[in-house]
Parts: sequence; structure tokens; C-alpha cells
Amino acid sequence: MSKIDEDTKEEFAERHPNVTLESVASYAGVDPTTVSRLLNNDPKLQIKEETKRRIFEAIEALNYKPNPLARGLRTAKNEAYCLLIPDFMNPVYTQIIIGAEITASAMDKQLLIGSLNARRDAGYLGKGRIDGMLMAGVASPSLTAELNTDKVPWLLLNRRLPGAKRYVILDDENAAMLAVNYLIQLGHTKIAHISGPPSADTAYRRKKGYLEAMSTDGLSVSQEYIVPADYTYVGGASAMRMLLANAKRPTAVFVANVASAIGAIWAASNAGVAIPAEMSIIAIHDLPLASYIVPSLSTIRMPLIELGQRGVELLASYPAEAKIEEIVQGPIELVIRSSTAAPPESSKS
Amino acid sequence: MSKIDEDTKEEFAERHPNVTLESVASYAGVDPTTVSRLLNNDPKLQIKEETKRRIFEAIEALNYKPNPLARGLRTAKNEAYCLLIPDFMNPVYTQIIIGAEITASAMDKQLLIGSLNARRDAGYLGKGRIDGMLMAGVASPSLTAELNTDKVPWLLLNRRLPGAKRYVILDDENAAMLAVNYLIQLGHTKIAHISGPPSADTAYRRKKGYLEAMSTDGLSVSQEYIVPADYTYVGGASAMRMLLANAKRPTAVFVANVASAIGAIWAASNAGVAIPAEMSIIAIHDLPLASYIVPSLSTIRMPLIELGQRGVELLASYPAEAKIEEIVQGPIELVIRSSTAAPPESSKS
DNA sequence: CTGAAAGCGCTTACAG
DNA sequence: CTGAAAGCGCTTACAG
Repeated sequence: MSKIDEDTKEEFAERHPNVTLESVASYAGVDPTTVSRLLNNDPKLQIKEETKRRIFEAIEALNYKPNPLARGLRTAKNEAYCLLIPDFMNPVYTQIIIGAEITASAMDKQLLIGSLNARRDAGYLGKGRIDGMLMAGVASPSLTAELNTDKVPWLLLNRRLPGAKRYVILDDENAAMLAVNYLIQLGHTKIAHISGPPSADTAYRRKKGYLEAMSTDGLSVSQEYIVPADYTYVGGASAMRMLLANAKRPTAVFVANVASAIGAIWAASNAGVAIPAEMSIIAIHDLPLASYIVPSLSTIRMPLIELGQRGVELLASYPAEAKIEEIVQGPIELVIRSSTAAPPESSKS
Repeated sequence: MSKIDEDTKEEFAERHPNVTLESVASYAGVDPTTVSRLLNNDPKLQIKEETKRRIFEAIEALNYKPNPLARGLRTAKNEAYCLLIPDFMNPVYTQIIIGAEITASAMDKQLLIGSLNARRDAGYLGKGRIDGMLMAGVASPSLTAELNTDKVPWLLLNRRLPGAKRYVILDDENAAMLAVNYLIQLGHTKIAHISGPPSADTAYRRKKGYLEAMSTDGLSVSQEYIVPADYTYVGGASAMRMLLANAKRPTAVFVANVASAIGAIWAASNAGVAIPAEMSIIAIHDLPLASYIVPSLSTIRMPLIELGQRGVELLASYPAEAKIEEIVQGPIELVIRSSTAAPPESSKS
């Protein structure tokens, strides 16, 4: 490159402290309109190959990137969605995030992820910056109302809310039945359930599946066999302690999620109860961790990644007023590992 | 409210499909400039209490929220930072995220979180939408270069990059020494190290601390005692298998992170090696999970939340050109649980 | 002290 | 087919 070219370039940079559409146009010797149309694939634009080349050369040379704020302000489109989760500690949301990121990226959309944990004002993020809000396991009537007045389309993921007709969920009831039926098939009759928090829709559906599988098989369920936990390690551990204290100790436990199952295994192990010899444990969600705890955990694999993917798809393709009520039809599978076995001989009827 | 008021309100809404600064001004009977100045706490603004009240009333009645795009376009400030992590599976980043969210929220800034996992174009998110980029465990010379040309201030979290003079890290070397010294104090001499990936700066510093503690105590380290893993369950498991196959089997292992430690425990357990009776294990990072695996894992607690907090603070308070090289001075503590004990009698010298 | 006016960087009907 | 011009919703020097 000649000296003069370098000089020109520097001068140009001085006149254009910010590289804008106008800089590119001026560099390429065309009208900004033309550049904009080219970049937006305007079908009505007819342009010579040579001109096109010059424009792309200019973009390259100046390292031009469209200003998303200006574009968003003008078009009222942000090419971005937000995914809100309760907190980042729960690996279940991790899986959902992965799915959502895959689809968003494939659609060339930004996905902004935030938790409701430290956030004081979710609405502000919602208004203006994004084209839609995905809420996984977190939503309240006040939040959806705020999004409504802000005209931000939203969709609930993995959880329903009374009166909110926009959600995608998984078939938790069937998953629970699959787990419980497997325990029954192993020969268990005293099967307990460590459930999720009463406030969670997923917990409700898993419990329902448990009850249905039990009653279909003619097995009785005493109220003491259903111990609510809160999807955490601690909760699972104390629920297990309650079950161990039960006069009629169960020989198998269906746990509503992996975190509680890990807590339950820990508590059983502390109490000297052998798993699976004395007690079988199975949980919902086949997280990577399940393979690596001791004993490795039998689970029901749920299509969490597909849930995240489908959420973005639906949010992107339906208008804000549309009703969306979908159960993701991904694979739900029994994954047998080392935490489940036939009940001990002594306990058989 | 009277019928007429309702009518007026509806008419007003019709004339103002989008609630803007102008709507508020017109509703309150003042100039948009005045509203803007009030909202931005312009010290030069002098305004009657009565007018102020009317404006706030209008904001309330219309549910006005400033358009962040318009504001950002005008001021070139977005009141938002981005935090980039490699992926959402690793609970270490989870802790960092929590810290970053706390501080960002306290500063009334948005924190957009994304992974490099599914993202094809991190630069686009960077340009225009945010005021700065935090990169935890993920950065490349090409990415920092792109951020530089885009004039987006950035800061590396928990990892350095050759030539990049903007980072906050933890004292991994000291943490490693603390762990190894504890093992030595228990009586171990055959202490191995399952390290992190050679590419990771944290892995380098932890290994360095291990080597230093060993040599300070006059203990020899054969090359076979250092097995690189990759901070994952799988990696930790296969590293442990290598150590178990070693003719001079170690009695203790210092593992570079919790995920690898869980994999290592799993592999040892599968091989019938009792922990801690036959082998002690200790790892860096006191994640919640560490308490709930069996046996519960002894760890070194690191100030990960503080790291996230400090990262946002520094990014917000230093100009893009400033050099930032900081080691967070949070508490580093030995947390003793059930995975460590004195070496078996037979192995004592 | 208050208000009109310009401008941030785009897109897109509209006139030529 | 091409280019000038308006406007998205703000902020802020500047003139009155």
C-alpha cells in the first residue's frame, strides 16, 4: 500500500471518528441508502457487481458494524430475546439455556440471560432492548402484567401460571410414571416420593404421575410417603431423614429432581443405609452429574435442551396475542444406573 | 374517575400509541426538555414542586419508561455490561455470575450473560449494546483485538492472557499450597496432582503452588504424579485411573477443581479404593455440591463471588486504556470434610 | 430560568 | 433505478 493511501486513510479516519453507514458510503462513493439496502438485502435494489464489491471493500477496510441501537430505534426490532431464570445454581436451567442459545444463535438473534436473583427491575431490561422474554421456572402475575403493558411478548418455559396461556412444558407426569413403574417392576411396593415445592407446577405434575402410577398398580400411598422438598440438596437430605424415621420405611424413593436426590443419597449414606441394596433411588432429569456421583444415579432423561430450543422458536414465530400451550414431544427415557435394584429379600411381601 | 376523564384518557392514548417523553410532557403540560432534565437529575433544573408532582403523576398514569435505545444512541452509554463465559455447565462460573449480578444490580446496570458455546459472533453483542465486556475463563487475542477496535472496554476474569494487561484473578497459587500443605501435615508424602488443561492460566498457577509446596517440604514429585485433566468429570475420572495404575500409588491427590475431583472419586470408588482410608482427595473451589457428594469433599474455598463483584466494579470505574492487574484479596480457606485423612499405616515411611 | 433545535445512526416511503 | 428527506425517542448545548 502506497504512502498516499495510508495518508488518505488516516485523514479519512479523522473525519469519521465513528464508523457509520455514512462513512462506508462516502468511502465507497455511493449513497448511504444504497449501503443500507445492500446490507438489508432489499430485493428492489439493483446494483452493479462492481459497486457491490466496492461497498464490501469499504465495510472491510473500515471494520464497519451496524449500530444495533440506531437500527433498533428505527425498526422497533432488536434481534434479541431475554431468558430469565430463577438462579444460576440449578443445572436444570443450564440445560435449558444451552438449548435456547443454540436456536437463538441459529436464528442470528442475541440471547440475553439473566437471573431474577439479584435483579431488582426485570421490566427495564424488557422494555425496548428485547423482542421477547422467555421465563423458565420464574414468573409472577405482576411480571407478566408488566410485560403486557410494555408490549413485550413472553413465554413461560417448563412452568405454567394460572391464567397464563403461553407456555411450553415437558411431560412431567409421564416421566414420573415411567420412573415409578420401573420401581414397581423391580418388585418394590413401598415407594415414597420426595417432591418439589408445592408452589412449582413441575412438582405438582410429577407428584400426579407418581400417584397415578401407584394407584394404577393398586399400591397404597400413605400421606407420610410424600415428603415435600424444594429441589435443593438440603431439602432432599432432610426429606430423606424423615423417610428413614418412618416406622414403615420405604424400599424405594422417587425423587422429583437430581439435586434433591443427591441430598437424599448423602443423608441415607450418612445414616448407614446402603443404596441400592437397602433402598433404591431414582430422579427426574438426566444431568451429566448423575453419572458421576456414588452410586451413580438412575434417572429419567427429559428433553431439556429441546425445551430451550422450542421456547425460542415459539417466541419468535407467534404474535404476542397468540395462545401457546405446548408439551415438547422430545424423548423421555429411563436411564438405569447403580442407584436402583430389587428390594431386599426381607422386605418382600 | 369521571366518565370524561376516561374518555380523555382513551383519546390521549390514541394520539400516543407509544408512550414517549413527549407524551409525558404533553400530559403534564410541560416541555419534553423539562421532563428529561427532571429524570436525569439535571442540577441546573429549577422546577416548582407542583410541576414536579404533575410530571411524576403523568409518568405513573402513562406507565412511561425511557426508551433505552434512544437514550443509548444519544449518549453513547448503555448502562449495561456483558459477561461472557465458556459454557453454563461449570458451577465455578455460576458463582462468578452471582457476584457480578449483585454488583451490577447495585449499580443499576444491566448485566447480559452469554456463553461462547453457541455464539458465533460475540463481537456484535459487544458493539453498541454494552459499555464493557467481562470475560471469565474465555478470551482469545482475536476477541480482545475485536473489542479494542470496537472501543469496548474489556476485562479478563480469573484468567490472564499473554500481553493482556487487564485482568482480575484469584490467588490460585496460595490456594494450591494451602491444600498441599494440609495433606503434608496429615502425614502424606506421596501426593499426586490432577491438574487442569495446560491452556488454562488457573491450571498453571495451581500446579505451580503444588510444586512449590512439595519442594518446600523436600518432597519429590515424579512426572507421573502430575496428570493433566480438563476440569471435567470425565477428565478427572481417567486421570484417577492413571494414578491408580501407577506402581507407586499416591496416598493423596490434590485435584485442580471440583468437577475433576468428583470424577476422580467416582473412578476410585469403582476401582474399590476407599476414600479417605486408602486415598485422600482435596480440590480447589468450595462449591455447594462439595458438601453433598459421598464422601463429602474437602476443599479450598475461593472468593469466587467476590471475583465477580470486583470484576464489575473495576470495569465500571477504569477507562478502557487503563492497566488493571489485580488479585482479589478475599478469604481463601481450608474446608475440611470427609475426603481427607492420614495416610494408611502400611504406606507410612 | 425556559424552550426550540440539532443530532445520535439508522431505515424506508417518496419524489424525481 | 437513485437519492433526499423524514423520523424513531431521546439529550443537551445554545439562544432567547
